[in-house]
Amino acid sequence: MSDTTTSQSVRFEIDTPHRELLDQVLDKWSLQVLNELCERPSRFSELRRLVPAVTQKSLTATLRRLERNGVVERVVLSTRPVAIEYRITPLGKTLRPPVEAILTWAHEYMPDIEEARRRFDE
Amino acid sequence: MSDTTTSQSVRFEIDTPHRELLDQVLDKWSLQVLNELCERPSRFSELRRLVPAVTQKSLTATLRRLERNGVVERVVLSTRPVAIEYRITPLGKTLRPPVEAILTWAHEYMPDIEEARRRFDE
DNA sequence: CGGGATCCCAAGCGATACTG
DNA sequence: CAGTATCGCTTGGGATCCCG
Repeated sequence: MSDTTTSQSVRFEIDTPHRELLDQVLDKWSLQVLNELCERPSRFSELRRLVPAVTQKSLTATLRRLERNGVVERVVLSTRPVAIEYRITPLGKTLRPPVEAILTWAHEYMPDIEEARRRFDE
Repeated sequence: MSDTTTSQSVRFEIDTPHRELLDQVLDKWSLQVLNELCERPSRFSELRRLVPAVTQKSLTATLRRLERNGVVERVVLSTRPVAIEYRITPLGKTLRPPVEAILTWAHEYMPDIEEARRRFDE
């Protein structure tokens, strides 16, 4: 059970650091923000429009967290009145396939999930 | 709500029901519980040992939620003193590949993430 | 425009006690 | 063993105000 063993079994341990990483990157707003930034760089106010349910505070926190984890980049554009743009990083792009896989799953099995819920609730 | 744009891009909308589903299935404890149940059916007390950090209350709530969404099954075994076993369902098994993808990502890029954090924190 | 600072409430979760 | 019930703290997040 030594943590440093290089076990390449198909099964992954979900230790605290990995769980915390996923919590920071797969949380409520991050998925949607990443989804938008994968499409195109956006400014703060644009993101607020693209993700209408998010508040300013939560969006700020989400962007900081994503920036800290290296998946999003905060770029200060030296335009006339400085503008600030958020971009997906190369590291952030590597997150796209697995996120897409999980979104695909959600869309594909949503009917089954909803039926399961109906059966459970009665 | 209804976007009139005909975008058949690879991109998925993350609407409220889909986001809530992912919240219920990818949350803190669910990933670990699913990970264990994919290995083998387990009883309540076994799960508590396998996922030591979870409290009884949270484990109960997690199992109920997973059961409601149809990915976990609660089976009452008619042994001498009745035993209760939790099993992954066929629907739950479909969740394995995307979850594995995200775990693989976490393990693969953890070093990059940690370096990004160090750079950000200074 | 892109936030920071504050207040404040509801939800989440741990701890504890009890039950069939 | 497999929970339910209750309490009380901690935290996340919304709302609001303000600032460079």
